[in-house]
Amino acid sequence: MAETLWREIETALKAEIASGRYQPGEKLPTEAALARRFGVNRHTARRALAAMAEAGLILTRRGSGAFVAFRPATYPLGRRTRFHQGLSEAGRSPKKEILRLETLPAGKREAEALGLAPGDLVHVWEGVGLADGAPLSYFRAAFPAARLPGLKEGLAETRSVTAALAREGVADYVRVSTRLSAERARPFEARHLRLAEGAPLLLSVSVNATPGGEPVEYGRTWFAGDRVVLEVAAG
Amino acid sequence: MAETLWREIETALKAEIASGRYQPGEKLPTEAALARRFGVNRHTARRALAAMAEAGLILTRRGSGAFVAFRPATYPLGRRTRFHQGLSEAGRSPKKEILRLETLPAGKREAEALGLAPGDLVHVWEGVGLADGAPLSYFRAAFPAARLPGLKEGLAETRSVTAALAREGVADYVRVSTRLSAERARPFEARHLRLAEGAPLLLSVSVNATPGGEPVEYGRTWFAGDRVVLEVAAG
DNA sequence: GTAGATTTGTGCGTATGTATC
DNA sequence: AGATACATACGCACAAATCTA
Repeated sequence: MAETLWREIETALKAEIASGRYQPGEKLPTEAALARRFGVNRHTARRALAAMAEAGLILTRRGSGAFVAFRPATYPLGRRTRFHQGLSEAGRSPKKEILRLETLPAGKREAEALGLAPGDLVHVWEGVGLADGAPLSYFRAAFPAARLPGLKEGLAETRSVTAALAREGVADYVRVSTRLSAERARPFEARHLRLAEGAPLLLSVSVNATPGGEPVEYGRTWFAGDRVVLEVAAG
Repeated sequence: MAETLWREIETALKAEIASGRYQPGEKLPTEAALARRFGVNRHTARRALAAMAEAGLILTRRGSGAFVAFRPATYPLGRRTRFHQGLSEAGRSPKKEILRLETLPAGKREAEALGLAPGDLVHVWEGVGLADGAPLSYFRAAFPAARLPGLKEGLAETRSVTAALAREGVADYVRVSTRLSAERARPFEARHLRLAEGAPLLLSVSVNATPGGEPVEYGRTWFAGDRVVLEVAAG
């Protein structure tokens, strides 16, 4: 045989997932069952599952099983993109799940990006962006608290950066800079994005400012690389 | 024990790499030697190496050994960015290694992006972008051959898209669209980028056109996620 | 250039730990 | 509490790629 055993098993299982034999979220057979079915040692079946987990196709939970992961989406990125807006236009139904919302002293990078002194307060907002029930992104945003005293309450009520900023008198804002790189999912992100550890993430670090140039948000977003495509607008 | 054996070994080796005990490009001890040193089975040492390889910290070559990987760089991305230009400004010394340069019928996506009919000819240019000796990107670009008959020779001589297009009468061009996502390195890319299979890549798919809107290049570039940060220009 | 030694990759078998059901 | 299922770890054997004398 040209291929190794575990790769053959991986190929077979991938094909079955692609064919719909196993649906997203569905549990795969146990390692023991797969080993019996393919006539191999359990370790060999495990090797195939490990590769699929590493590729983000499935995720495994100790004591529970291996489950088929979710599917991709696209998401435009430009100077004036908004998360909700972009996904709505792509025909998805976006939601935000808020994990944290509180006022804290700014971190070093946050202070620098927002033009604050060390120790100045920022509103920190963390959460998960979802579409059609599947998590697409994990975000952490910081807003200068002194300039935007009521923003925390606005975010809690509206769950929208645009709406909350409007209440604070910031009628418009634009992306000043965006830096992109690829990272592997750490346990924390993997859990919230329902991905396997090590899955490829697209990290976006951006600064939003008023048209006058006053920074109002420093945000980092980790997108599930398999589920999202960012599009840089033409201009 | 709080941690697993293989994680302890991984932590120890990472610390030694971080401390400079092992330099980038340097070979680590053999699996057998590591197993002896840490008093574990070879498989356990292998598990630690596999995790580090998966994280892109080292890369392994069968029959040869495990080698410490290279480190990051930054690279700006905008409407008018050029690869060479961006890296020069970042204080790096960029180079291109050309792997392929020939004229072929356009692929489906290439034809669509360039506004060609199926079967029309394109110049295909593939290669690796390097800085300071470390590979940063693998690229494949397609140019419409009918519109740019002498481009292939221009690319071979100048090794520069901008210069070769200028010879063909295209004095200026801009990025029309850029789509970004994160992928895992396949064996092919891993080899050319000197990364491990599965390492996170930043995939950029872009179309360049003349100011008049005539598409002149359809390019895909896979950046080593650990070595490159793309920056989306403010305007 | 080649034969042999070295080194990583694959596979099986067994045992035990740990989280989940 | 017991059964189930994934995770870790050891040991042995051989294959495949590489390096070296």
